[in-house]
Amino acid sequence: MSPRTEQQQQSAREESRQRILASALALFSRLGYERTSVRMIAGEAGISQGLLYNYFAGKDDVLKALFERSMHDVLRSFEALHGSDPPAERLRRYIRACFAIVEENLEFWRLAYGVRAQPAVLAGLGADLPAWERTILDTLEEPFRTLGLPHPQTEARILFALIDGLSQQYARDPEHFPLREVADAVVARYRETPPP
Amino acid sequence: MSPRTEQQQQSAREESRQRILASALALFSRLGYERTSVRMIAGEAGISQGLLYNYFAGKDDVLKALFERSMHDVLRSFEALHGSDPPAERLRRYIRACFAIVEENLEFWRLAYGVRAQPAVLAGLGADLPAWERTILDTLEEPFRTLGLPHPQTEARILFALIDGLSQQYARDPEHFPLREVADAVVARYRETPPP
Amino acid sequence: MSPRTEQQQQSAREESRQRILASALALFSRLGYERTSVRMIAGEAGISQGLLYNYFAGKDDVLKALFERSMHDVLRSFEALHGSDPPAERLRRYIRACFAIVEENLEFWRLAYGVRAQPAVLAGLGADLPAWERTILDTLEEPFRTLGLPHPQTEARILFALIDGLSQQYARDPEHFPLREVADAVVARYRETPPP
Amino acid sequence: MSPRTEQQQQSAREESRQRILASALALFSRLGYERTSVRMIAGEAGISQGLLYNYFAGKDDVLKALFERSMHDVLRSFEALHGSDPPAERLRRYIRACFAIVEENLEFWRLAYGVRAQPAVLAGLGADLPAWERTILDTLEEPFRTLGLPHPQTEARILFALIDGLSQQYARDPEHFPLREVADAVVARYRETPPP
DNA sequence: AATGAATGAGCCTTCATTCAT
DNA sequence: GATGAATGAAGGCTCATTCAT
Repeated sequence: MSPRTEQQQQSAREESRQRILASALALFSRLGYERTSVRMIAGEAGISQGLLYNYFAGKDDVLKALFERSMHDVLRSFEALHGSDPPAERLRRYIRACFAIVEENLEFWRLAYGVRAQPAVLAGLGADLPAWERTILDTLEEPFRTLGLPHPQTEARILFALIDGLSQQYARDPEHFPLREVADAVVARYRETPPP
Repeated sequence: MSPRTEQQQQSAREESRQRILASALALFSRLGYERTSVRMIAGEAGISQGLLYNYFAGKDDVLKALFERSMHDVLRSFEALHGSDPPAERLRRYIRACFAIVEENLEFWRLAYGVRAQPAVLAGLGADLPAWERTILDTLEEPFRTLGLPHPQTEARILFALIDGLSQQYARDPEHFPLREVADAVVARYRETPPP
Repeated sequence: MSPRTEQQQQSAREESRQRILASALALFSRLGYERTSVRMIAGEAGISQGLLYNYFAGKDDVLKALFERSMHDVLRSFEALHGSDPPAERLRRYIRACFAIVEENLEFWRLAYGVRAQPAVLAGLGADLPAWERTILDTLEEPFRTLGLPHPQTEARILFALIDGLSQQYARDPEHFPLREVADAVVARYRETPPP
Repeated sequence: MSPRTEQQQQSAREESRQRILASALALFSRLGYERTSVRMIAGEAGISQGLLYNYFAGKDDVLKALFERSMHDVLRSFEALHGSDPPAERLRRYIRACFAIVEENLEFWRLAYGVRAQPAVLAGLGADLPAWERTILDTLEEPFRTLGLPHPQTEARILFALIDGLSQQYARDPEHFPLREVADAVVARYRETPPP
């Protein structure tokens, strides 16, 4: 004789989790992981400090959950782009997708860029992020390889760095960064085969 | 019986400052700014905690000093590259200089990449870093402008992002990143006018 | 359509209480009272945290219930030993009974020895334990008095301390403690009158 | 150019350590280890909470220091009793020494009896206490062996338990426990050879 | 009867910084 | 210049208990 339907229970719980994650993401993104206290997260989510530990094992677990959620989403987005298009076309689609992903998840990427540069924080995250980066690199490499370029791996690295660097510029100052124009410029640059 | 001349005094003081900065840099780079305690810095430098405050106003001041020193060095390196070469040549020299600077000051750049992504830490640093970035961008923009490219600002942004992204990859895993090859590939890409 | 008779109700309730007590005893005994959380007890008993408060007023009430149950049992065991035997015989029976009680309720006595030595915890228990100890002492004193020993109270104290100390040794390491032999040795020591 | 003599420094530091230990012992003894907070210890010692961590690694380290100090003292007291006396005489001296030690270090023994009965706390203490107990047992066993008793080990165990049990009674209520009389009674009991 | 989400106080610990010496 | 003892605030986390359902 549960006091609530199991389903109600589940969905309420999930909703609370999501609210905590949203608050944490906003704060992590604005202040950084280390400067954000559990107190703040709970306050922002409108719950008591202790309750957070009913949903997450600790502060680092909140971070981990944020990463898992987003890494997963990104990988799925990328998989959805696989297809039988000509490789150059695929490449351009990947490029646009990267910028779109960052644009749509600005807060998360601000956080991610911060965490990625802090080995100590990164270490507590498991091997997720490097593995994810590996996957993206491989995905980008494939079209170059298919196109027959001499150093597809280096090409992928360069393209990845370019997108990454631009995304960070955007993330640091979205108001003043002309993301669309820059994205267009990058895509244009990869219009010809072989790319420049 | 004056124990030291004023000059000796000064240089001894400067030496102590530098030792503290070196210790701080090593630790900040390895553990991150937040995870490094003043106690650790003093310990690594072989001095007492209290004495550090004789040389610096606080932990954030140590960070600021590290940035000032490096920003200053980098700007001077860049100025030294100005000249009457053809713009394309100048561009290539800038590119190589950027990679060289990161390679030679790996610890600092690891720290810088971490700090840059943490707004809260960055805020305590004054407006130094954004201003510096602005200068680099302007420097890179000039050759593109001279070359008569339609969007020199965007070109500069793209080149900067590319160098930045690659440098970060290198900083995260210097052992496995083929910095020279990648640098060559980037330079090659900017051999032609207009660049690809 | 009364779902249960009142008696069924009662006995089901009693059964739940006993299951909680059993879980609590196991945990208190193994981890100590302070290191055992209500959450653990409920988990071990297979019920929710909140429900525990339906059966007991709080954590300390669980402890109190455990003590009441055991103190009561022990006193009844002792009363059953009263009789018209010669005092020396009675004494020996008491001694054997003490060891038997500890052996049969090892978990409880481990807990009791821990609690007894912690005044703060003991305080929350009411005056039960000292009173109980008083009763045991009096019971042991009586045969000595009947035998005409000069200091029956001191004799009782000594015998009680001996049993107590040995029982604690046993409780701390039951595997390696030769309880039976030691019990025999103690009984043998009290065979003669006056006891040694 | 140390600001103080090294010796001054050392002795001041040692004095602070001792004051903290004294405060901790008083509180541990009165409230138990678990119920005593670091705040309380610091407050009782008249220092700030943080300073305690300048002298001890943590709460458990304070406990460990208390035990090391006392275990060491007790063992030295015991060694001082070794000698060429007849074994029965030595035995009586040991017995008196045990009671004297407890009487003189009442607070510590109250703490020790509490800790000994709490496996979880005991575990954080290293193997000190069991080893110490072993030594005492061995020391007590030797005279029985020399006297040619059939089961010297059992004899030692019994004597140890007796002293232990009585000491605990004393520790629980020193005002009303006739320690001297009881000690005399125990010694008297071991006057004859073989002991009764 | 039964759940478990929710609370708030408290825990141990770390830290940047100050200050007497 | 140099020390390190000392502070006070904050950190992450646990827990007994309450309450809406």
